Amino acid sequence: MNAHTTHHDLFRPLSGCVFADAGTMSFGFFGGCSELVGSSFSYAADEEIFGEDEHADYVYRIVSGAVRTCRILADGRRQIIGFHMPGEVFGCAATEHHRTSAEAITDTRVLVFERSQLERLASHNVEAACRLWAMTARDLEQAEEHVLTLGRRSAVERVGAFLLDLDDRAGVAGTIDLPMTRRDIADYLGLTLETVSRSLSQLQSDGALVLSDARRIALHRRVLSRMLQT
Amino acid sequence: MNAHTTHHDLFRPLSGCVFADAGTMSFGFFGGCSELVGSSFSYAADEEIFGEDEHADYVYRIVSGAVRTCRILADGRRQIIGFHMPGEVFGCAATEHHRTSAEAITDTRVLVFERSQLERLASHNVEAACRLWAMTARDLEQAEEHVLTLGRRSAVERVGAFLLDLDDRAGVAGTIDLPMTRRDIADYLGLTLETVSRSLSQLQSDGALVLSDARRIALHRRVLSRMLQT
DNA sequence: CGGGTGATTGAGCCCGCTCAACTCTCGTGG
DNA sequence: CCACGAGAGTTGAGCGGGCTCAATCACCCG
Repeated sequence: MNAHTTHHDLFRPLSGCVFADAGTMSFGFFGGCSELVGSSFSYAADEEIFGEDEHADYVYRIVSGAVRTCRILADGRRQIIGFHMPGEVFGCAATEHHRTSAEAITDTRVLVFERSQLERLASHNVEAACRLWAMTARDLEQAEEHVLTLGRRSAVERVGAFLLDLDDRAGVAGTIDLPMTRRDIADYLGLTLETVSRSLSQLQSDGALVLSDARRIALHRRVLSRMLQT
Repeated sequence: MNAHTTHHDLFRPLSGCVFADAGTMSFGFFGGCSELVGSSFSYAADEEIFGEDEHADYVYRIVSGAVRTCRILADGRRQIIGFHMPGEVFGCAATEHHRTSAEAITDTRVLVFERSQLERLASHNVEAACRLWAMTARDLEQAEEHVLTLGRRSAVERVGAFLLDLDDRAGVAGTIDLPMTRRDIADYLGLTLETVSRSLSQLQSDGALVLSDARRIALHRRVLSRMLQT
């Protein structure tokens, strides 16, 4: 099923102001409450949110869950471009069409905003335009860090840097609940799932972390930072 | 010598409107003539334009030559984040400080704009703000393509994709004059200079290009595109 | 001429990939 | 209740693409 074509059908009953159970998350696009208001929407684990080359009509802000954006080569090789966590925005390209696909990693709830409305807001409101720019610039910063990691770091260093980044972005510092599989991590870091698994074991035996469960990691940030000589 | 500190000294005699010999290049920041006007400035080959973590006071547009932006790890490993060709803008981070250094590859002439002026312009002029956003978005697009290349392509594919990209961006289609060394290309593609050299030889024997000189390449775009199954 | 830098090519090695075996968990159904 | 299968993860053994080290060549500038 194509998530794009269903938007038009499924949006109607949800459109307008949504004031129900979003927990501590605010509804506005930029995190405040006074500007654009989005429609709540849910995706099951592994469901496609939008596809590569699809027309970019909507922009998304994650309420709960996690999302991956991917590019696929003709022969099936997959590169995950980014992971997106609660509070973060994705799908905000400046181009007419998306250059990645996006899929929910776990069951995920998002706020959906119409791109046209966002553009209208930006063309009136200078502050909104600047915040849009800042968001894209932040994505660029992350992409450049990603390039450094893929170009010049070893497998263990990649996994370590990935965990530090994830820890910076979510929940309690030092405790990570991975929403994604080893294969997802591998496709993000340009490795195989076996190498990711071996690197995690290596980091554990080096005392940089403890794997209580396969998806639950206690990070020793000091040790890890020193290992990466960041 | 630190290029940053010399700006303040060397800028004075060049400040104000510059109407001399810029060839076909216009002076305005965005390519038009009616907005911001920059100061012309030159750098010798391998001269640093700005350093990592330096305060981002200026934004640059290349008139002639070529520029690389780099990140260096503590142990000396270098990753080139991007190459910039005539007409392109670099140094336009949204952060207070640069996250890369920038160096002239060959003798390079640039137009220098004050960031503060650019920001002032963007805060008045919605179109300028949008074009700034579009520029950053374009950089992001390139960075994400770079991530795909580094994460999931083989050595020969990386070199091929690099050449196609370079050919798209400069001069006569199908003819490339490389301004950078094999080592620069290697540090951009996450390879070694030997592997870049071997990949070029391989591509030549596969009929995807002809190396008339080490720095001069005749591309057979059809053959190359098909090889990369883009 | 010699010295230096950039590029090419060869030989051997190693990190990460491939293939495979095994474990563990979880959900389903007899 | 256990049996079974599917998916996720770990670990081992061997292979190979790209790295390392080294030799050689071309070219430029003194």
